[in-house]
Amino acid sequence: MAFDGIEFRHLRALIAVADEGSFIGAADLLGFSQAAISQQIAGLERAVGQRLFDRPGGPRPVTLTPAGRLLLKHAVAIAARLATAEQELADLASGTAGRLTIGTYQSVSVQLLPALVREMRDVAPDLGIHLVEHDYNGELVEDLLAGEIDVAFLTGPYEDSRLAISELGIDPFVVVLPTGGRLAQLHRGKTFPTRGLLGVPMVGQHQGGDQSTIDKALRATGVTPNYVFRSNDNGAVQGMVRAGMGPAIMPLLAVDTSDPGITVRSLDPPLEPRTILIAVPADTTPMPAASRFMRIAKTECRKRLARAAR
Amino acid sequence: MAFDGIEFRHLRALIAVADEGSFIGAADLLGFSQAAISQQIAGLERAVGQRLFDRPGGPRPVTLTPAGRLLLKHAVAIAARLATAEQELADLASGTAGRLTIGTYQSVSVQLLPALVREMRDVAPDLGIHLVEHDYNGELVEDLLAGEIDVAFLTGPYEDSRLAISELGIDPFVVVLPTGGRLAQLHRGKTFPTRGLLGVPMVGQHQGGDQSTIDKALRATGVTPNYVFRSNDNGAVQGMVRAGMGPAIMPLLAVDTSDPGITVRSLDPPLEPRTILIAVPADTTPMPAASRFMRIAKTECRKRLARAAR
DNA sequence: CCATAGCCATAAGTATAGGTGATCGACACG
DNA sequence: CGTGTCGATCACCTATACTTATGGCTATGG
Repeated sequence: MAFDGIEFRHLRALIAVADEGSFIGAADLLGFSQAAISQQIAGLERAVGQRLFDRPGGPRPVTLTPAGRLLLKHAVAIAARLATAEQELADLASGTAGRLTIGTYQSVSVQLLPALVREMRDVAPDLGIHLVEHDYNGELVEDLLAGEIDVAFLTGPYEDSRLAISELGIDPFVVVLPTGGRLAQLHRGKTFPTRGLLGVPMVGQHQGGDQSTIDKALRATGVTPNYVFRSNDNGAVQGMVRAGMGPAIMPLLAVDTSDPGITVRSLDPPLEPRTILIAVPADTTPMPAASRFMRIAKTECRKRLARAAR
Repeated sequence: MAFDGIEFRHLRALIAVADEGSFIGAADLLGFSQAAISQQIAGLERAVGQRLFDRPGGPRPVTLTPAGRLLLKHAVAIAARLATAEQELADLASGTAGRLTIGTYQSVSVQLLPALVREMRDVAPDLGIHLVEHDYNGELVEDLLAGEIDVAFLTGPYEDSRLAISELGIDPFVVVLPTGGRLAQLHRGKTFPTRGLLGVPMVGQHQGGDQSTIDKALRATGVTPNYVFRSNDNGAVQGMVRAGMGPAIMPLLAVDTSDPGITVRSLDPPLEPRTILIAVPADTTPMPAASRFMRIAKTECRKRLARAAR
């Protein structure tokens, strides 16, 4: 159909003429000469196959024909749609609106993420932030590649060529002791000898994920861990430590350090630490909001994780 | 904003590339060269200020960025809107869809209009036809100029430079007698002597409009009418005639000639007849459906009203 | 009733935008 | 490590859309 020849310019002219009631008015509204408007409307009428305006001649205003009214309705709707598209694109570009979905895992969720989300909210109040929590990297990566989440935290070391990964910092494993307990008395220094856990009944998580890493590292130093209580809930683990069930090895970020009932010590020799990674899909432009969030995470973690790693 | 530079061409390219997954595919889908598509997308990206596609390079398909997805949604909505506009305009042009509002008055509504509407429905099944009935020309004209009705029947003679008026035919005044009554016996010819009504108790409408025309015409022939019953409802008037209350002068079109209880006679000398007019606003392009209806009315009335006027 | 002013259509000329074709560079694949 | 495919870019050219100038039409004022 001849509708292919229609461009926005024509609809803008239609709207302007309808508003102004004259070609001349529309012309200097749009910054064109009168002839240009005349030609645009003529072209539009040719494309549509019917007259859109009645031109009474003389000083009387031009008026819409029924066809003109019909097309005008659609034209303003289209213009409005374009305007909202413009608005939404601006929001998207600034990362201040829309919806950002962040993939996390437990230890990040507890300590680090709240601060980051808060900071993000300050910068982008109208942005809807959604969280998806998984226990394993694999699930997070899967969702990331499927586009269900826009940016995700991962535990390192981790490599995947399909992702653009940044390291935020390291999250050392520490030993968590009941404050004033026997072990805490025994080793009063800043660090705790890893071999001091030998034969000690401990609290830990269920097998898999972090726990496997921890156990392997312990065994490498000659300690075969002996768990008397297991839970995948960090709060529960920490509660058990506080209650005197035994010490626990935890990633520092997972520890609620404000709890006076527990004491945190670095390990000596240290266990090979986990790193905190943040990732977006490679090969696809990330959402601006995601990029922005990554920037915030990096700067913030330079402060927080450096302290933690010391 | 740079959004002013956006034209449909760009959105069409966006949609085509998104569909095809490649610039080349989009190019020969739209009948352009690859370079053209590349430039159109580049222009669009410049206008919105962000990348819309990720180009992985090599044989891998290009994919939308978040911004691209966002804009694409709007683009397809806009394209759809334009398509429905095209459809609706075609319907409007053929006069086969949309809404046509016809202004009428009683006598036209009774006999003539049903046939015309029926014929119109046959030609344009999807057209919504609405009727507005008024007693006086003035009200019809007012609505017509206000755009509340698209086409109207009027009673002539009538002149108004703001309207485009066509004469459909004449609607002679006839006398309606009870079948087998005294007057019907007395004057058995095809015609009825107007002066035969002298002193006879008659049935009529309330004062105003047609009735005034009738009375004036009667007095011009020396008859001063004497009404014993008045109603503005044609059926009621006809019922009274049938019941023997007396004869009535009615426009032929208002008479239900299928009623065996009444007999219709021409008058001699005839009263100056009413003409049936049909009108649309002048100086504004009428709805195609209205024009079409006018055509139908004219051809149909050449048959029907000719017979009536004989 | 004629002159005038305002408005749109049209024609001719010009400039710019947009399209083509060729070439280059990047990336995946065998 | 070549080879093929795809997008970007460049130079050139055509087509298109804008401008200026003019003419015709309609209502209006003297």
